[in-house]
Amino acid sequence: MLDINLIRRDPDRVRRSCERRGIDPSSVDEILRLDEQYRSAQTAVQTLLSQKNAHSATIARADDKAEAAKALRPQLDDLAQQIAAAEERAEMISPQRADSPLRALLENLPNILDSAVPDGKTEEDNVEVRRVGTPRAFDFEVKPHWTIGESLGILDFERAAKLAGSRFGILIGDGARLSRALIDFFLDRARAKSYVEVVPPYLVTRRTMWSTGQLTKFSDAMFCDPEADLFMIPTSEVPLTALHGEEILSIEDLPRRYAAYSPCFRKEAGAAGKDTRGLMRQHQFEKVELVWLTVPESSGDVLDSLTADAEALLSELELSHRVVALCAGEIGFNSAKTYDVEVWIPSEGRYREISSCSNCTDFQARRADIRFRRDPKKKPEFVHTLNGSGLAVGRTLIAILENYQQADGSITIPLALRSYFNGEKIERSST
RNA sequence: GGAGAGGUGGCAGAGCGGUUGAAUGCGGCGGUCUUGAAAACCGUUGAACCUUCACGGGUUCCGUGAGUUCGAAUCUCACCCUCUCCGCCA
Repeated sequence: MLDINLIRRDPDRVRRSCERRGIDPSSVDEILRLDEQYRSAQTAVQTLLSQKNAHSATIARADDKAEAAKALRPQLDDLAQQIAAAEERAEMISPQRADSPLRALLENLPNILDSAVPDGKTEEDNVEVRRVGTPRAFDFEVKPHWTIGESLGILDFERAAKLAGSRFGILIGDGARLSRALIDFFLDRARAKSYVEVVPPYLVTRRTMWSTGQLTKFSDAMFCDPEADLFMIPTSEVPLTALHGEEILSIEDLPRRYAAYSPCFRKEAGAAGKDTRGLMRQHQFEKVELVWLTVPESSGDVLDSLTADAEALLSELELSHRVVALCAGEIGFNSAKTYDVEVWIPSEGRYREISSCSNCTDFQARRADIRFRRDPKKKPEFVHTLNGSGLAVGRTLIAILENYQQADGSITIPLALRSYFNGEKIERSST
C-alpha cells in the first residue's frame, strides 16, 4: 500500500508509475477527491466530539453530577444528533471500513517503480544485466527433463495425474533424494550468509495474506479453505515477510535475514496452456525463500546482494545463468524493482526464471505494519522488505537433469551437490 | 470436540462508571554525582489520525466488534486469540 501522504504530496509521481506499469492512473484523482472529503468529514466529527467531551468534563467536575447533567441535557442531545449525522457521513468513505471505496482504490495501487526500472510491457523488454557461464554444448540430442526423468524412473507424471490431476509431479527414489539434497544445500548456503532458518506455517489467515499484498484484484487465485478462512501460501515470502507484522523493531534488529524451505501452492489459473509438461509450472512446488527486512536507505544495495546470493547457488552448481532487470510492465504488484535470475534450459534453448528477487520497499511493511525505531526518541518508520528465491527446487532439478544429462541417459551430479546427494550419478539401475 | 482461566503501555502488573492514556515496578532516554563505571537520586518515556508555516490544539486506541450511559479499561452481548485439563491424533 502506498502512503496517502505521498499521493497527496506528489500525485504525478504515482500517476507516472502507474502509466509505466500499463495501469490506468485515474484512480489517483479519485483517491485525492475521496481523501479530501474524508478528512473534512473527520474534522467535523472531531470538533463535535471535542465539544461533547468538554460538557462531560464539566459534569465530572460538578459536585452534583446528576444536576449538572440535567442542566446540560439540551446541548448534549443536540450534539448527539449532530455527531451521529457527521459520523455517518465520515463512515461512508472511511478507509477503515472494509468496503470503503477509498480503501479499495488505495489497496489496489501497485508499488511505485524504482527510477532505474527499464520501460517496457512484456518479457521481451526485460534488460539483461549479466550472463554467467556458457551454456553447455551437447554432442547428442538433448532431451527434456520429463523424458530423462521418466526413463530414469525418478519422475512420474502419469501417476501424479491419477492422484491429483494435472500440474502435479511425483519424485521417486534418486529424484526425491536429489530434491532433498538441493534443499539442504540451499539452506546451508543461506545459513552461511547469516540467514536465519525458519519453518513457517504453510497456511495463513486472510489478513496475513492481505498484509503482504497477495490478496488483490491483480493476484492469481490461491488455494484456500473457505470454511477455516485459511490460505495455502503461494510462497513462504508471505509468512517470512509478515513474521514481524504489527511490531516495532529496534534498529539493532536490522537487517533481519530469514530463509525458509517450504512447499508453495498456486492455482496457475492465468497460465492455461503454458508449460503444461514437466515440472516447470505445478500446483505444488518447493522453494527456499530468502527474505530481508532492512532500513530504507540500504534496500537498494540489499537487492543486489540478495540477487547475488541466489546467483551464487547457480554458480556453485555450475549452471549457466543470467540476470535480467524486469521491465515496468512485468514487475509485480508489491515490488519497486525486480531482478529475475534465469537458468539455461537446454531443451528449450533459452534461459528460464529460477529466482525472482524484489525490493518491495515500504509497500508491504505499510500493509503488514512492520516498523523500526532509529532512536528511542524518534518516531517509528516502516522497514523495507525484500524477497527472492534461493532457489526454486523443482526448476533447479530441471536444470540439473537437462544440463547434466549424458548421452547414455544418466545424470552426473554437480560437484557441489555430491556430498549432499551422497553420490555422483543417477542411472537407470540405481533406482 | 468438551470443561475451566485469561487477554491492559517494550515487559511485569494495578485499576469503586467520572478531569485515567491509564497507579506501581522493571526496562529505555536525559541529567546530578564519579577520573570512568556501578549504585543512588532527579526528570522523562505509547501509537495512529486530524488541524497549524510553526508553537500548539484536537480526536481515537486498555483482544475485536456492537450496545447501555451525559460519560466505559471498568457494565451488557457477540466474536477472536492464548493458557490449563479431558478426548482424539502425526
